[in-house]
Amino acid sequence: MSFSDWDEIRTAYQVARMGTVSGAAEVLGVHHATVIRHIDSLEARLGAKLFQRHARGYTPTEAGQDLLAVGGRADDQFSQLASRIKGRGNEVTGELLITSLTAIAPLVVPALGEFQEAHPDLEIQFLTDTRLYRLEYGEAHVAIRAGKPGDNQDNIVQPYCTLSTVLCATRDYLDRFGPLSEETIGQHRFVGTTQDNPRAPFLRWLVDVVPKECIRFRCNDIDSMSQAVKAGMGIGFVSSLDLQTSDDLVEMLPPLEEWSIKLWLVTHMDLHRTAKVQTVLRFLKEKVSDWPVDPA
Amino acid sequence: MSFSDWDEIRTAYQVARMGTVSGAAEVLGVHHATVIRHIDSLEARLGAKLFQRHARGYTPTEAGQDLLAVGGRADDQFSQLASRIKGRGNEVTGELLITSLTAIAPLVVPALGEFQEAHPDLEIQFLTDTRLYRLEYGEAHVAIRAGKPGDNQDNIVQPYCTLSTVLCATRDYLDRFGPLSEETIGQHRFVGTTQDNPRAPFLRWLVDVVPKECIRFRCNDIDSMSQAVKAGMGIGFVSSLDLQTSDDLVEMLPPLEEWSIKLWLVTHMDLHRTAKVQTVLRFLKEKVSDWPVDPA
DNA sequence: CTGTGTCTGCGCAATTATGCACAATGAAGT
DNA sequence: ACTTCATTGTGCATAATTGCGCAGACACAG
Repeated sequence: MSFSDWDEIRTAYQVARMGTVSGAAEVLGVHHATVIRHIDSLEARLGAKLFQRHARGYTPTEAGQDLLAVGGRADDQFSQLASRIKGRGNEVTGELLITSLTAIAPLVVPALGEFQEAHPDLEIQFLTDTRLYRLEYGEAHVAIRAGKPGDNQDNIVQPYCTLSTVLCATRDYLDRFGPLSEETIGQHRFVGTTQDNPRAPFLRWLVDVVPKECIRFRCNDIDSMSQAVKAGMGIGFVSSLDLQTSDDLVEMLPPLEEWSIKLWLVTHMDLHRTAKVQTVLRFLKEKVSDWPVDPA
Repeated sequence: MSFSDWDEIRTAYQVARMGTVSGAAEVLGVHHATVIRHIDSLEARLGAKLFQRHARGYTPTEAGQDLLAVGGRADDQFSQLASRIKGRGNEVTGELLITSLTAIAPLVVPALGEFQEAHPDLEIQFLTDTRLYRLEYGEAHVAIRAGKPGDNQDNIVQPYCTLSTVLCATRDYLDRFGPLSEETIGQHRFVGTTQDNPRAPFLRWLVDVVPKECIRFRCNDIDSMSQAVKAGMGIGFVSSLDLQTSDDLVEMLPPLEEWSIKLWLVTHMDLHRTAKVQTVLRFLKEKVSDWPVDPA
């Protein structure tokens, strides 16, 4: 079906171009005996003579001239391909797929807008979803993840920042149910998670400290929890960002150290070294200082 | 400048196409370890990752997808090239360069016309010239040559036919000078060659038998000799074909065996095996029976 | 005609690439 | 949770490719 030895075609192409075996050998950087063997092998497989041999060199036959044309096109294509790829390795172009928690999306998106300004050739796709985009399948190039990273050896993980969560409720809720304390905890209603064994520390606190019957609304993702709290459905954890942007929320308890969420920058091993990924990583790390979060 | 390892591009192309190293290895007919090494080598040279590795296979990056496209085009081109060349080896197409003595050109040309009818895809160039077209440079594919072939190892020589030459003059000359005999030879005028040591037997006969002073007109090629004889300038050798087509010529002596010229079909070693050359050789040999010449 | 340089062609030795076996990893099905 | 399957990745022996040196042939210059 398809042709087997592309190197032999390349050799034959150079012979057709140079007109001599020795000249082709010099260009190819191999011994002239190698060139002769390639030609012989190629002609044997094609069942036709590509060159007429004489003491002054190799003269292409019709087939050889045909190969000269085809080989020339391929040579150009490959050279341009190599240039593109090599260039692309050191440039910040093409597409960049980045995914993050929805919690810090309001911070990340404007930052990426600024990054896009600095690199106009970049097509940025920002992906926020409950499901995990898999770096190893190329679904994302850079991911901002929470909690302890998976033990996937292919992913390179570095600490990014710490996002503190606070236990809040609406002012309206506070007016109706009063302040929260160890004694009054049984009279309050909470927004929790459907997970029995959550891995996030603040969710574990909910399970461990708050009586089950007090958790009146459960949802499966943190985003919905935040919205539930804002809707006045009870006391729950929202990120410190939500607290700062919403005038309606009040803290119900002083924040605990353990409630904070460590965020990590995760990249696939294969792409981590590229200039594109390195550039956006550096940019994101610089941006942290402008954000209302604690650096890692 | 140009890219070095086309085989590695081919390997990478198949990996990008198949999605897995194992699949590509099967298609390529090599071990999967070889494929991995090719990819590693190629990526190292390009300085960029072509694939993201994971347990389910190799996913092409942007560079990999670029290579997939370029490799696909090259694969098509090479396949088509191989088909063309393989086909051309078994078909009678393209161009055919054939050269012969001018002496038998009147016989060869109509035959080639017939051959052209049988193979419309063939572009035939018929070359007659005093100078020797060199087969080894591709200046001709088939040559009809006279006399003993050169000791060139690259040329394949086979006997073709025997062209007899006759010693003739015009009727007008015969009327003026009378018949030719051993006694009257001194009173005749001959058309000879400028060469002191000709290799053709009949020219040697001229040198050996005819007195120098009787050779009144000399020219350097046989064609001119024939025309000189036809012009009535003297007695000279013309081919039997000339005698048969010209009513004005008469034989001056019964033909000698040694005057006949052996003709040879000469082809270059590299092209001799091809269907095109074989076909035209077979055709030319068949045509001999229709010609007023003696078979070899 | 003889010398000189260049190119092809071939045998042998060294280097390189390849194939094989096995381990490791991850994903999907039971 | 465990098994099973397919895939990637690596050390080692083998095979294939390559490089080297020299011989032969041809063209060109003097």
